[in-house]
Amino acid sequence: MYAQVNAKIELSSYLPRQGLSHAFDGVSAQPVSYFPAGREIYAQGEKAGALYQVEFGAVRIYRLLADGRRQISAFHLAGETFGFEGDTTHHFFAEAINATGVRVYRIASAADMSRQLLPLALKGLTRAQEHLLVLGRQNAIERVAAFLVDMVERQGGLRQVDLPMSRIDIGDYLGLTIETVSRVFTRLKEKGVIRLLSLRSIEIVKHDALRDMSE
Amino acid sequence: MYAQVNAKIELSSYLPRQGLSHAFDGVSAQPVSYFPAGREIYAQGEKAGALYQVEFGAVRIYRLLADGRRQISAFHLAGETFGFEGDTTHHFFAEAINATGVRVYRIASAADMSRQLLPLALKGLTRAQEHLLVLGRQNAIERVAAFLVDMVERQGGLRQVDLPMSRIDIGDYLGLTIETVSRVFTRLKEKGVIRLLSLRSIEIVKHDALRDMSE
DNA sequence: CGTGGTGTTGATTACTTTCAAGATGTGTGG
DNA sequence: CCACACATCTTGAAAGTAATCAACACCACG
Repeated sequence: MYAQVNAKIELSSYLPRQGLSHAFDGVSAQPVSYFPAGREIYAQGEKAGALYQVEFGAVRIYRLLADGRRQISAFHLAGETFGFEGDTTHHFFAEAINATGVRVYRIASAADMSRQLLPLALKGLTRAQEHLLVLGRQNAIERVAAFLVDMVERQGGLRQVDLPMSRIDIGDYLGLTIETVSRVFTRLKEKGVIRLLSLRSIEIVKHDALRDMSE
Repeated sequence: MYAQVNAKIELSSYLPRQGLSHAFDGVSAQPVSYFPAGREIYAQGEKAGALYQVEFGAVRIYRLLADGRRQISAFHLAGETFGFEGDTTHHFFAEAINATGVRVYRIASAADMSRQLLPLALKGLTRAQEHLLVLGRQNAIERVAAFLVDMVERQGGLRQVDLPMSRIDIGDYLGLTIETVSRVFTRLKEKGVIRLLSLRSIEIVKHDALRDMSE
């Protein structure tokens, strides 16, 4: 019930980038599953065999090291599809960041749907490899700038960007600590590049400056 | 001519992991193309439309930042296939590291070959995402250890590992400077974990210790 | 109106980079 | 076959960036 209410709020703020109910050939659309904030969608080692399309909310995909260090490899917002990493078993964890609705498409075999999966896999591959450049060769400011630019683009290029995730999530995505993320936000604020409307809502004041910093 | 001679040396030391001349359905096998050390195979922005299978030698896949910083996203050794990143145009550069032979498979459209491309794309995706964890959350020793463990596995788990690439390449792959890479090698040597038979040839003395360090 | 979770800021520490010099190796030409 | 030369690699010292440790502020929720 609580999730439902929250869901509506999210829905209005995260505009889908693709048609939300785009069906896949040979698979009947499933009803939307709801996940409250923090709920696991699938775990590393679990059997794979479904595609997940975010209806509203946001999802994080991550891996853990033995000592608990976490690397978030991707965020998925409304309209985006995930779950096809790995062959038969999942190599990553997927968790709802906020109250999230996910449409699940059970698929018989990946091979049968390869035509539809390939573009998704290639897109994911390109994204991952671009992120490698960020983690391998960019400093803290550049990483945060790249992250914000990406979020802006995925939300339609609006002046205002909503961050569905916490600073910890951002840090674990960018390979930084939350303190460093926080300090960079402060620096960008002081430079007049961004304004914090609230903790999770940012106004991009100087879009070009941000773009320049991100490379 | 010189390339040919060098090629033989490479061929004997880098055992292929898959059948080398594995053909793809619907594409006739092309003759092997030779690339001398440092030669570009394709460039960012170029039209894509071929698969490349390494016959011997080694290839680096990388991106550049405007100021010249380079991130190598992958190395490809004998037997491995690359070139399917990106949709219609390449998003990365591919270069021969040493004298390298590559079998080129021209493909009509990615969609037609999706059944064969999907496993490759998924494998690449998984690798890239695992590498994200290394770059985002591991320190210099852990990165080098992870790199060595990976190289050992890809060369069949032998005690002796050949590194076809320079320290600069390793640094640009691990997001480190060549000095740091060199220092870590020295530390591993002092700890008795590895021995340097030559600059590009390493003996793994304590395989377990290396594995432990890599996570 | 507390209370726990998040986020910010400051001081210090640790790690990696940068700058610099020297060593080692490889290839070339004598 | 040896010697020179250029590239690659190693090592050292200093500087810089981000992490860690710690305290406090701010929200959101009960």
